[in-house]
Amino acid sequence: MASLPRKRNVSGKDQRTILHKPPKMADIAKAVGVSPMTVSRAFRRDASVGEATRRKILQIAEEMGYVFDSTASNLRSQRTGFVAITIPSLNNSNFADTVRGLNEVLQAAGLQVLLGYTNYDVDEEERLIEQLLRRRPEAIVVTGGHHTDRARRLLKSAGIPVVETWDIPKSPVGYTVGFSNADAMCRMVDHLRSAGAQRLAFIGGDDKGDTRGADRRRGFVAAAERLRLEYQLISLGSPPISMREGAQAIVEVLDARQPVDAVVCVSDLAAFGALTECQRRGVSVPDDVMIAGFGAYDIAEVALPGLTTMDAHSMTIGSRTGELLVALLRGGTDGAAAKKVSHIEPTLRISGSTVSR
Amino acid sequence: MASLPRKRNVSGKDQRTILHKPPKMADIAKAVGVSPMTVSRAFRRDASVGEATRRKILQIAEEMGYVFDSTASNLRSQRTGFVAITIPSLNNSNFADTVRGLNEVLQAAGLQVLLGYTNYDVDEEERLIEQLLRRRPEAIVVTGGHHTDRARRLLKSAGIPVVETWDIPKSPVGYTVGFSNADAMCRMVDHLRSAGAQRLAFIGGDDKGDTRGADRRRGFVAAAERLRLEYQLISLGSPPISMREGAQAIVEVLDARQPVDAVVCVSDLAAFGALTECQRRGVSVPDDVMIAGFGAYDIAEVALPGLTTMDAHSMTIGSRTGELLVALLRGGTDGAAAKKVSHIEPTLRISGSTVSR
DNA sequence: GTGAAAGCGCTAACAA
DNA sequence: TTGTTAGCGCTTTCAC
Repeated sequence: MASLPRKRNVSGKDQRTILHKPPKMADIAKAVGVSPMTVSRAFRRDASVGEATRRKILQIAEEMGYVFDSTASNLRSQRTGFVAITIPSLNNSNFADTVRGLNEVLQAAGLQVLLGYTNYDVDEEERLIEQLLRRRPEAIVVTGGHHTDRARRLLKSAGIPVVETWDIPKSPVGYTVGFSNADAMCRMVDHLRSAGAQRLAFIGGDDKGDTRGADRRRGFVAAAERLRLEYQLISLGSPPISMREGAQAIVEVLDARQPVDAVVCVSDLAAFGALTECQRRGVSVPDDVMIAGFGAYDIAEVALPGLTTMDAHSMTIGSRTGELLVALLRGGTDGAAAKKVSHIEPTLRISGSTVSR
Repeated sequence: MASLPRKRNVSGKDQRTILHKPPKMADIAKAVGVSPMTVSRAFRRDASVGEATRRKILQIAEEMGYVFDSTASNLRSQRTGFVAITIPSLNNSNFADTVRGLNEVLQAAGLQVLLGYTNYDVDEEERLIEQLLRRRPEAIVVTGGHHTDRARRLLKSAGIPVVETWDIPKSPVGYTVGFSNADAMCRMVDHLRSAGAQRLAFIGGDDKGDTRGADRRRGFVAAAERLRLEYQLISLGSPPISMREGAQAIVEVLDARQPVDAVVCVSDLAAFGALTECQRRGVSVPDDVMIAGFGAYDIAEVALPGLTTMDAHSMTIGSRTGELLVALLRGGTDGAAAKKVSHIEPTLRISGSTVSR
């Protein structure tokens, strides 16, 4: 933990005011004329406290400016109400959507999300996981299935539910909510093939650490080879790859000797950058070159032409994870019945960037 | 707090394993042969512990799978290392950038961000603030300067630094890091005027709760009247207004009887939607109509033509807030010297959507 | 429906 | 450099 001793804030007007320490349950109890235990029960709606007593307690507490102290509650009850989640980056609306979906469900159940960013780095993830576990979350959600050995050990021995998302790892630590990025990319290549593409290119980031990006590339290569299509791979920039980088990358493709019929991008952002670059150069999409993205970002729908993309249902991944955790942490029987692997099948969304109207 | 008692995870293989309770400091102390106090000091790098002792302690702790328990530390030391922040929505890369900037600085200082979403609703904000204060954060950051009376009371009496961001409230609760949305919009209108626009339209969301949106509209109206320009106001959808809604909104403008020279949007997302809609209809931007956005989203730079926008320096707002808080919570002298109001002047970025090349 | 006693796992304060 | 004692503010447990 960090930082200086707190200073109580003293407003200019009443500097002579005695600085009361903030009231605690015992103070409320004294004021109301009950025991601290009764105050405690009144604050947890469940307990058996007389309706009149409860109302009086809550009212006096409000008047005295009492704010319940969870740090004490957390320690004594060995329950924090925290759910930790690590994501590669907030700067990516897919992950932000997952957090949104998760938060919506958990907040409704009275749980607080503890967020950490790994910046696509497994060592950073390890540090973060340890940091977060010190807060004694009741469950932990991580993105992807690739971790350091120590991180796996930490997760396994934490004694709390662990959920890996956005991937289906070969040997999961605990629960899984996700899909196969490689398979999804295969389906995308199949679509391009049936739209008439013979020569493909894949645009992605430098994907050490970005296992989802790497999996998509693997799926692309596998499908291209299965269908005996020509292909090339372009890597540019560190993830999350930006619109600008997508634009730069397609320049390489367009300037190359061998022509290309279709470009698959690791995300819609890169795809949109590629699309606008084509428009700048007077290259027609999809007639001269098709462009496909990944992630069903808003831009895919609004761009002109619309971008063909793979909707990974980012928000659903989050809300499904949330429901799983609520069942595990709250549910009695349904908790035990929870499936270990929850598969969220991505949806291919075909649009004007790969099919001319 | 919520949920069921924890179950230790029992792997299928060794169900007969005795379920040890996780080790605590006292256990490590016993194993090493020192007092718990020495273990405690070893874990906080500062304290004066013999180098050899410290190493031995940390090594044995690691072997025993010990994970430091901050819940106990938090209670005893009355220090949590939390900084709470409420933002209207994660689904908005401007606020996400602010959180990113804040988190970067705070994480480096060993502080953990506690995030909450108000969904552009002051009552939700009040609930959230109370919820967050129960966690005993060492500081709290809120977006905007508009709060319920009770929320203001809660913030003021929390006894911790309060920072309002993304706005310069008339009567701030504590510190402020932001800018005037109205003034920024005035500057935008000045630009459009000097680019030759006479008849303007403003596209925004239904801004109950979105005070920044409302301030931008106010600034727009004030400037238009000052310059004696014709104008109309279009409201559509709830914030954050989407690309699609921007597209719908401009349809109203284009179909209206009175022609319009320039459209100002409350955000770049709406502006981009408007831009693509114009392109769909063969309306030339900027020759037939100029379009301006707000927020300097990536899309403003990559769109074709580029979008003229106002860069509010979202990430800087976050990092500046972080630096302020680190100074207040950690710094001795520099903490006291902190300015109450930190003004971050937005930058106008002129591009092809308002000026033809 | 309410209360008394004990203690969660650390660390402040003081002592050696 | 290390140890001892007490207690942070709640809630568990048991008693009535």
